Amino acid sequence: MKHERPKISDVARIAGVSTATVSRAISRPDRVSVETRAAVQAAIDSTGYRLNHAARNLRRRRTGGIVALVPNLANPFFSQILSGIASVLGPAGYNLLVADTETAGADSLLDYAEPSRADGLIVLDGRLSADALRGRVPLVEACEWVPGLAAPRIRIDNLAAAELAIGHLHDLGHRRIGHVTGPRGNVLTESRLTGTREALAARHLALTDDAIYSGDFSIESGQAVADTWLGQPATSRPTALFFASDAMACGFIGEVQHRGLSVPRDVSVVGFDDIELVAHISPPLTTIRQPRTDIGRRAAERLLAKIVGDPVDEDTILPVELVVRASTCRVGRTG
Amino acid sequence: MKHERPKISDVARIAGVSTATVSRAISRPDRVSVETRAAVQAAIDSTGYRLNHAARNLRRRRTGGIVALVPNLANPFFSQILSGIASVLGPAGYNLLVADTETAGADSLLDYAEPSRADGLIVLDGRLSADALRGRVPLVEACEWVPGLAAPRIRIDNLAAAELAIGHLHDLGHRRIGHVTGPRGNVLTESRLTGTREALAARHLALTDDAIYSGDFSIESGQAVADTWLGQPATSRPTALFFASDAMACGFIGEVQHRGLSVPRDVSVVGFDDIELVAHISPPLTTIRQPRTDIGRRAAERLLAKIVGDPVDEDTILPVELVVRASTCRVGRTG
DNA sequence: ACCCGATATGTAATCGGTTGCAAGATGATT
DNA sequence: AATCATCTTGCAACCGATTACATATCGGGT
Repeated sequence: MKHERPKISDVARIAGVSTATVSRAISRPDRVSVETRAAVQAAIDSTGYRLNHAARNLRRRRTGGIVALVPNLANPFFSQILSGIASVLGPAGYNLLVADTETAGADSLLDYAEPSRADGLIVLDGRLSADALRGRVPLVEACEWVPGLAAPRIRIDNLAAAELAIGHLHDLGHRRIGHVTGPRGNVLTESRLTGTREALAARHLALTDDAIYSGDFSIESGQAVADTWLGQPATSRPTALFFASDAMACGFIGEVQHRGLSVPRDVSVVGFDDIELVAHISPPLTTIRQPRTDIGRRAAERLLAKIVGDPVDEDTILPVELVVRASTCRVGRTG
Repeated sequence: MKHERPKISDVARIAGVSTATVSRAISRPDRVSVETRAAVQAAIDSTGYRLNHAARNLRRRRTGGIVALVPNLANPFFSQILSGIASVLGPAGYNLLVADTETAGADSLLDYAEPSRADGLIVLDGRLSADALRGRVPLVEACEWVPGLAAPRIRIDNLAAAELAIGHLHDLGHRRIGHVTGPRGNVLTESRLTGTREALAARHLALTDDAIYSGDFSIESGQAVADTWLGQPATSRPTALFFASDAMACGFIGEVQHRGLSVPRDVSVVGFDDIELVAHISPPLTTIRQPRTDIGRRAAERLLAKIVGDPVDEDTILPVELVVRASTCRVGRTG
């Protein structure tokens, strides 16, 4: 019993044909007669042949892999996006490679944007450098985007999201409304902040500096915001807060509850993302739902289309939805 | 200006050396004189040369990729494990390929366990078939494991975890203690159930059928368990529940709170995993902490060691920790 | 002056498929 | 019967690196 991996020439010899024919029988069965095809298949079965992808990729000048650049793999927000991506890539015959832009060095990121490593790139991190990405493999951006980089984008309407959130709070009678931002410099942070400001302005309200709390999307930063907010005079601090992420909203709620206040009685809270868990905490969180799986799926589809050269839309804005639960109520309601 | 990708022979020509020397200058600089090295580097810089991984991989008979087989990518539990894996693989020069065993078909899974696709495999799904995996690429199992498959395993002590949880509840005076399981057939489900049973038996308590609730790790299943539990007579149903996942515990808590009961006053709850959010819900969840990032990291390290042929421990059991928060209290305490 | 080991480099085979080109076979058309 | 399109198949070049082996150079030891 031999332990060498059979190669295509072994199959060819046993089937009594040339390697070219075996190759064709495998990748374009229709170009080969039925008898030959059967003979080749029999030879493949009897030898247990499996083709070598490195060899195929070398010759075909492709890799069969798509890289997703994720800002932080540990963040559950991205796992669902990846899930969407994987659900499209797998059936299409592509591998999904994930790289955490946090742990990977800047130069190794460039390595990923290599035609010999990946056939395409899905960028989920807006902090990357446009110059580094330009002119390399086909790429699409999802969720976040890199300013100045011309590439198809799949994203949500962050301005409309802010409008929904602020509109909801305003409808409930809130007039002192604050906003908790993501990390400085993040494109989502900026657009959500701008959206909030505009939505308030449209209602003749201003977003004053002391009603802007800076966070970084993390639970802990939401907790810290609670501290700041609690330190402000109850008569002038916001009666409602719009958070740029659910995680921060959870951290905030947990902390104010811990300090003996109640949500929404003492403060109304609107989150962002609608991650799975927040429908089940108390109070269930009012939030902006993002179609995460769909974002991933579409990004993958767009990229595949681009790779084969199909014309693709440059910018897709997916709709968001306000999910009203119990973390918001009319201002000043007692009980 | 040419748009052809420069290849190693272009670099060689410009540097005035052979391709063999260029190759050496790149992968084993110490085997080449400093002058030559500098000349090659200059040629690389001037041409913008980047090596072709497919070619290298073909020749070296390796792929530079490690596949992680994840039961469900959308589950945030795994994102942190992946993060740990990525943090080791990246610096070691390996790509992380992730495949969702849910979306990928069974045969495409075998494709991943191919030496021409990946140099190694990290199996996070215990439902896979041992036969399919045996005798293929080097692999390690993490979290879950495939019964009958001989491979290094990185896992936690599920029995000890159950002992901790039950011990804690028993110490608080609970005598009617229930267990909420994961999906049938899952190895974690079985070992946590067994651990619970044994821990109770050690305290002269039995785990009766009506105190075993079957879930599937999901939030919704926890919610459904709440329904079942609420339907049982308050005088005989468990006063404390040990859940096989935090997600289920959250679903349960959310639902019983929604129905007007209070945790822990009406029922004490212990979760499993210590996912990030549960420290910030109310009540903060008492749970079993798993070192997720560490599990991922170790699995990756173990695999890399195995690939280079170092001897590796076959089975590593990482310690778990009981994190006591506010979802548990003395039995019968009012207020 | 000669030999030896260490170091540096080149030659050419090799990894394992894919595919352009050409040739042979087959059947239809005129 | 000659012509031509179509279908199958084989030949052999090619994808772009790596590396075993051979060769050349240099300094030192005797």
